[in-house]
Amino acid sequence: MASPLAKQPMKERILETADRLFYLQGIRAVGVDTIAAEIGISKRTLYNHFPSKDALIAAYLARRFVQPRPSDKPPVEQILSTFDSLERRFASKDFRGCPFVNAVAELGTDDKSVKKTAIAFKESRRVWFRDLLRQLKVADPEALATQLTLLVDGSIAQDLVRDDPAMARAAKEAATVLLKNAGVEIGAESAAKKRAIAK
Amino acid sequence: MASPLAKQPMKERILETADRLFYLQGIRAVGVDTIAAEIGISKRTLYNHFPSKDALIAAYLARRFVQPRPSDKPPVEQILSTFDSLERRFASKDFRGCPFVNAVAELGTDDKSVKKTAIAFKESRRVWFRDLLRQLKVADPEALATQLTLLVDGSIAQDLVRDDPAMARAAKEAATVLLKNAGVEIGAESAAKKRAIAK
DNA sequence: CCTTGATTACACCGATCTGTGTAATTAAGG
DNA sequence: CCTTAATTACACAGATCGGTGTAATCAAGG
Repeated sequence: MASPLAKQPMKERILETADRLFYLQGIRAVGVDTIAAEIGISKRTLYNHFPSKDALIAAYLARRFVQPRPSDKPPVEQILSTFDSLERRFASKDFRGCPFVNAVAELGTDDKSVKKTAIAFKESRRVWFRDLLRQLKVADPEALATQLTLLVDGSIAQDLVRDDPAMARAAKEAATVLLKNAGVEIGAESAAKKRAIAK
Repeated sequence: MASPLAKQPMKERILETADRLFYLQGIRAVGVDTIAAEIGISKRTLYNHFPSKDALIAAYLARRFVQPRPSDKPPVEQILSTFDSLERRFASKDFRGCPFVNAVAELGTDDKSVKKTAIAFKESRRVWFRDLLRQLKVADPEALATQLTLLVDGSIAQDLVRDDPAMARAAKEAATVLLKNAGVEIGAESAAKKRAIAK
């Protein structure tokens, strides 16, 4: 299999493989036998590291819960570049929507720990937007942050079914309108690009 | 069970039950035995009406594919009232997101007929917005229609995980900003309400 | 009354699912 | 060399899955 993975501790190897299969094929669609076989280990080893599939699912979602790296770029650029990186991810054939939304859709009413994690993730994204908007001194950062998350999740859902990265650009254009409407100054080009042109 | 259902033809009874269970619990989470048991019929009868579970899934999604009723209300009201009805649906405890998005998330790479249906549904919604926007003579109805679908799907995804009908109101506010930005006249109150106030 | 078609109960198939029990094998460290 | 811990192969349990075969039952219509 993948040789660079062989060196990592077993638990991480299991998590990586579970992540890939769960995300690409769905949680219910992937059995523990499949995961073990994909790594080339025995099912017993997998269960020595995770007491149950539910624990593996929880670890999978916890691993997906990463915070955006702090950036020193201007807040408005950070906000808008969100949609650029979204567009890049949409262009990958391995993009299959938001793992948290998918997990809630799949596991539904059953698992409420999954739902709690999903809620925490969505809220963390909203807060990230809100804090940047506060720096921009907009009138209602809470409301605008929520609206931006709608554009993010909307473009993700639309791309999931349509496989169309242009959904990210559409979201970015809408976000630009919302920001301008809130009094945020936005250059037609990025500040860096403007500087380059000015030369 | 439900007595009013008993009178309907068997095929419709099966479809109704499958719809409810598939939507609320997930397609993979519901077996054909469960559906038959819920109706109180034998599994044989179910398979006399649908050759396979896949056929039942296809019929389930086809049944969910309904067009919005034509309305004589002003286009701008039709567009904005979309978010009001969305908010009403969010308030129901039986709301579990968009069945098409959920189906794609669940069945993923496997079933491409499901994906085709989901794409057709999303596109029909976008076209519905676009045609109304054309009547409003906005500059770029295609782009704005796409942006409105992002707000719709974004609020649906957010409500799915957060159970917060306010997501629909946030989407409506964002939609209002986008419409105004496109030069559409929007009263603070609806036309009907304004008339009532004018009295 | 008799025929016809739908529905029933029920057993069964092979596959797959999560999870366990067990004894042998392997590799590392003192 | 010996101990210890991890991993292995493998069988198996009990449940559930989608789907089928069959013969009996039931209701409606001619």
